[in-house]
Amino acid sequence: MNELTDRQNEVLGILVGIYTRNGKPVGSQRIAEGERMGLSSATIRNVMHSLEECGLIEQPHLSAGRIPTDRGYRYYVDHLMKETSVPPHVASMVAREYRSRGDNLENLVEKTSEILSELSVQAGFVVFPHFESLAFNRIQLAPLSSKRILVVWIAGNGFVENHTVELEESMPDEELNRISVFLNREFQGLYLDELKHHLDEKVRTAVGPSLSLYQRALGIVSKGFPALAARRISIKGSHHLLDQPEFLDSERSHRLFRVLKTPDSLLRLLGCTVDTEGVHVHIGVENQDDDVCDCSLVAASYHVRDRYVGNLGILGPKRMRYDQAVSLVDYVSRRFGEALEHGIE
Amino acid sequence: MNELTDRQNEVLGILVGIYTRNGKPVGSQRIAEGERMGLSSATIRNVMHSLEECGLIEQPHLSAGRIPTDRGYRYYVDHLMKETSVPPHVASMVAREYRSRGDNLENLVEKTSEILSELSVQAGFVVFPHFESLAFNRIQLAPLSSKRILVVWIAGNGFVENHTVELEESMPDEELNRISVFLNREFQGLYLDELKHHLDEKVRTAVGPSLSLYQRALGIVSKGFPALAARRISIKGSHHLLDQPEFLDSERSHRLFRVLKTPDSLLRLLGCTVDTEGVHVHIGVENQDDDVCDCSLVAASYHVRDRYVGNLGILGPKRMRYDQAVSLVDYVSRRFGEALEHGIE
DNA sequence: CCTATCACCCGCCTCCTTTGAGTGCTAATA
DNA sequence: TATTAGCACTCAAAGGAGGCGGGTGATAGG
Repeated sequence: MNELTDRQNEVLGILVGIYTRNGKPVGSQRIAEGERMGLSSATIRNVMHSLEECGLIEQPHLSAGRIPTDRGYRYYVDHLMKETSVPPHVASMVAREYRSRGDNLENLVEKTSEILSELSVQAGFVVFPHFESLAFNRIQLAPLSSKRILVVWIAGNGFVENHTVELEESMPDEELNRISVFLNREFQGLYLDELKHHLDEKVRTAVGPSLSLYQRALGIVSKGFPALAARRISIKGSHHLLDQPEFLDSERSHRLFRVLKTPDSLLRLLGCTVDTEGVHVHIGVENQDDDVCDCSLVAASYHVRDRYVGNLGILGPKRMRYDQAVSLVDYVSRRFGEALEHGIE
Repeated sequence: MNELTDRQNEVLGILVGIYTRNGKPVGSQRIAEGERMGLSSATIRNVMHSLEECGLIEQPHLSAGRIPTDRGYRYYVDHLMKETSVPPHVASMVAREYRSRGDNLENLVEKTSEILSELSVQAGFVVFPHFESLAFNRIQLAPLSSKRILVVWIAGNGFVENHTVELEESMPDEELNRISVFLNREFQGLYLDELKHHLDEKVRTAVGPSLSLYQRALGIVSKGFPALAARRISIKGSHHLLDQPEFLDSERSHRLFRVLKTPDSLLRLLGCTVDTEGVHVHIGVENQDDDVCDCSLVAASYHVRDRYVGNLGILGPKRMRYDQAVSLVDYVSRRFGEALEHGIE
């Protein structure tokens, strides 16, 4: 089925183009008149008929124009779409936003999902960085009460996270101090998962008095960091989806909204894009979730020093400008990775 | 105009009651039949006529039933509404949520606005606590780089906040240490604004070598804390507003959504409720903003040890169950204040 | 002062018609 | 043989017409 004639390709491309712009089923006349393809509407009709037999376009009802099917969009994205680079105003906006980004990770992530949303005029999302994949710079431990301590973790790029840890038994201040000195001396520059790995190793092989130190350190690290691993997600502009005429139906839009409001289902949605290079497009039913079968997901993973750290992208109606969306997501994922890597100078 | 007869009061009360329940204009028949007021519809019509002349009710169009005007709701809230206490299931849900609240302020606030939203089935919001009004327990300073330090501030109730501060000139570690020891020794238990005040005082009156210490401490405090003063707001469940039949019109609902998405305009909306005791109800045009003139705001401030710390409440259509809303907001504001006060045990 | 009755009003629902965009098919044409 | 022009047909959407129903005001009588 991927052996379409040039003419079929051309018609499909034009049809997708027109339809994504104005959202109404496209008839043979519009295609014939519109662009400079010197063919009559009757001929176009024949071509459209063949495209329909291939399952690439369909009629919402008899005697209406054609719209692309999910497979049609897929074919368009895979074969017909031209790679574009982001327009200058997008690049400059991104640069401007990142220049004044403030000092914390939270803001950077929120700002990025906002950028994605505003520039695509759709829902934009960013999965918070996988902290295990960020470099460890320093840890700071402070007692809050006899059995609670504050763990402040400073990443290599200058971002800071803190958590409180509940201890089984109280720990004297000097012990706490010893642990933090140990961690800071031993593990600076490592990634968090490497750190845990090394620490495990030490506990297993250690003998004598240092074993207890290692064990306590491991206790704090594994209690103080798991919260970091719980994936959070920032999503902005989900109301843009409601603007789309295809979501006028309030029943549908409510179910969609419910999905967008529950981070878990969003993360599930993103499951497949994890860790693979490049921009991924999931069209309609290609998404696992029935409630988003009218939507397309354009997502990419972002990296810091070539390590996978998280995902970001946009979610919009199937009828979207895929070329623009892909280039936007690609661009932002790179810039965001860089911003994370450089951190705070 | 606040001298209505008993009968007028009764009719208005019943009318508001019926209308808030089913949203359709209420005719004289329904009132006459509905409750056990032994009067004919014709008599009710006369009463309604007088109420209309008072500007308390109106007809959406000729030959339709009556609906309350903004002033009608206002009169209802001020004079007719019976104080109710929250139903047991609400109290138990709030208690349950607060029992497992985790360890940080962020979660507590988010959870609270969620509670407000879910129990009212409307938009719920919580303005983050005014940190100046929370007690200072301890500060921790850590160098990030030569000119950047991390300020971790621990409140009396166990909540933790951190910020980075950019310094004009580099500061040696021991100096940093001296400052934190000084702050912790001198100011424990004070509110942040008192702390600033005292420190100002010290700088003004100090002489000799300690002046420089005070000045540096003040520099850090005033740079490390202003970010705390920037009011943030958590709003949940704004989609409930869209469910209301009165917001089917997509133009209106979009403008409303825009307001809800911009924290600044929300804060402006809340401007008037700041710092005053009890639950405040703003009905329709009583809100400053034109885009929310179809909505009512039910808000209260919350307190910690009798100090004003912030606001919370719900935003819904004018047609809402004011009695339930008021009791809910009242109840949650108290419980939330308590939760803040007790903090983490 | 209250009530029964009556004429009247008007939004909404339903049904019907018209309109227009679009199709498939077929015969004519290059 | 591929393309085009023409034609009959289909269906959604838009536009009325008409009836229903819930509502009102006014007036006269208890």
